[in-house]
Amino acid sequence: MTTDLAPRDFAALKALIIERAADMPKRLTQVATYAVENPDEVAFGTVASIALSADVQPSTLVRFSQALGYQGFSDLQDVFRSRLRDRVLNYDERLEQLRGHARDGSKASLLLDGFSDAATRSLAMLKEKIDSEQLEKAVKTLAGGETIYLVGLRRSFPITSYMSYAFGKLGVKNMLIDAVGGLAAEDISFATPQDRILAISFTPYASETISLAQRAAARGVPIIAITDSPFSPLASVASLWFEIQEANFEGFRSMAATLSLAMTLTVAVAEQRKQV
Amino acid sequence: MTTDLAPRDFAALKALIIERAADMPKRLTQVATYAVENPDEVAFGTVASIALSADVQPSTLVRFSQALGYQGFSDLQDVFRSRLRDRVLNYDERLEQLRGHARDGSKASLLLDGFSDAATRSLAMLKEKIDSEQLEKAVKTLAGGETIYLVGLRRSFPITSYMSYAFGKLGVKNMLIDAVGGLAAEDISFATPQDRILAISFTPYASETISLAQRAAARGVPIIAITDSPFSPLASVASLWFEIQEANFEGFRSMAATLSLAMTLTVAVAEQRKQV
DNA sequence: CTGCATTTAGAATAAAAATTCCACATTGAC
DNA sequence: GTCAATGTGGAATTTTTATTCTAAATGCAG
Repeated sequence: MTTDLAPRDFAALKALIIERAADMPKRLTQVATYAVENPDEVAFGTVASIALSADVQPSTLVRFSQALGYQGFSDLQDVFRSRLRDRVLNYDERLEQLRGHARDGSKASLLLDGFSDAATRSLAMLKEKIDSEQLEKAVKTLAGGETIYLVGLRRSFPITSYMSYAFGKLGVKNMLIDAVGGLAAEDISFATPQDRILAISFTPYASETISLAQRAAARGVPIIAITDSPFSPLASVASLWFEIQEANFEGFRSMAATLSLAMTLTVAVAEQRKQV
Repeated sequence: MTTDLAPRDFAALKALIIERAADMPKRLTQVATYAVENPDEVAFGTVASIALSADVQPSTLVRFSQALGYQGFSDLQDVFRSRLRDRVLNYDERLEQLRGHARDGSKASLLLDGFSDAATRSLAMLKEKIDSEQLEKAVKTLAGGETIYLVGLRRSFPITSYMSYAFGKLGVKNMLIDAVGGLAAEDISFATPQDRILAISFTPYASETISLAQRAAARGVPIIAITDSPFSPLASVASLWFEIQEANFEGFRSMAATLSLAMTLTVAVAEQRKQV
């Protein structure tokens, strides 16, 4: 009985918790979820502190431990601690593994490494490229308008769609311009100089994004652009633009840097608006 | 007095111990040496267990802690524990130092740093979490079907929309399920067991994603899921699922790791199909 | 040596933590 | 609805752990 249960290594324990969680009583499920999601807390905390943060009674933790076959909570906690011990020991080894790209040669995990590296590199470049004054200006411009029109097609569409979602949650009036139904041109014709446009486009520039931006600029709508080169057609129509270089792997460019910038603009604009 | 002493971060504490060790009484030096050489023991052990293993009296540990300016041993131990807690954070600090970026305190660029860091951390975690065998299996499953249905709403929609775009360019038949026009349920009802579904959802799980996945699963369509917890409702209906933990900053979760995985799956599936 | 200050060991005490217990609540079967 | 079984919260208890205290030991200046 007791032999089957109560694993001594973390991986096995985690698997056991996940397996058993489904048919456990309410509070024990709650503890199961908490434990899997906050293993560090469980490793370091005391029964009382963990109970508080998982919103259960101390005794529930003991019952949970016993339900899994441990003597008590302390016994279970040992396993959570072992995980941290092991990890610290392995830390250097892992770094080396990463560096050597030794991994296991499976095609897909090579791709994963490649894309992750590209993303990390892009993020590193981002910090060097973005000027904080310019960033501040862009935030002020965007926050100072009424509706923010988000223009980005193809590869840039995920970015604008994220911004639209986040703006929506933050209560910032915005309009996502997409290609569905071919109404983009009409939608954006509502934009006035009191509104703002955020346009995103990378080589090869989507012609529709460019023409939308050009027409809006002609009507005096301020445009903030995110693009990848000073020669981008967006740069010439924008009142302010950011140059972002994404690293690529196997011909696929990362979007990590653009996304970080997009999140920054989104949150900063929302906060700016709250202040006013 | 007390302000100068008693550092709260491990690096400073270690430096302090090394500096002071020389002119400490015999037993305290012994503790100093032990502590520097066995930080893990100090982090996890009890006064009694550490005393035993360092071959001193329990009280010596308390005196040692107080000599460094801490209230007692527990106070000092906290710092040793923080080292294990922050190990990922420390890693980033180091990266940042390398980049040598003098930040200028403007609000927006702090946000940019924060989001970039979160993205970098997420990418680091990704490499630890994803099992290459599982990845390989997922690619085979997806590549082995006819149409790939991409299901992801709200925060996950940018990911699926990117995949749809990339699959399109790579000539992989796919169908992006979105909420436009409320036709999602009908669209996905065309899926047969010869098709495949890739479903993405994070807490709080969009109920529509879940119910679409459940109904499709009931009809025998194989589902690959990307989610953030073993308890996710997606995990139980998927034939295979990936757990991804995105770091967050100011309550906004990064998407960098999910995106890398998505790109990997996209490209790997396309290549797999070409081979056949 | 002698005497004083510092350090130490180990027992005594205090504090904190884990565990048990029990009355009450909830659930599910009939 | 009633009953039994199971689950739960919170106080009481036990155990473990940290800290303090004191007498003895050690080191050191004169």
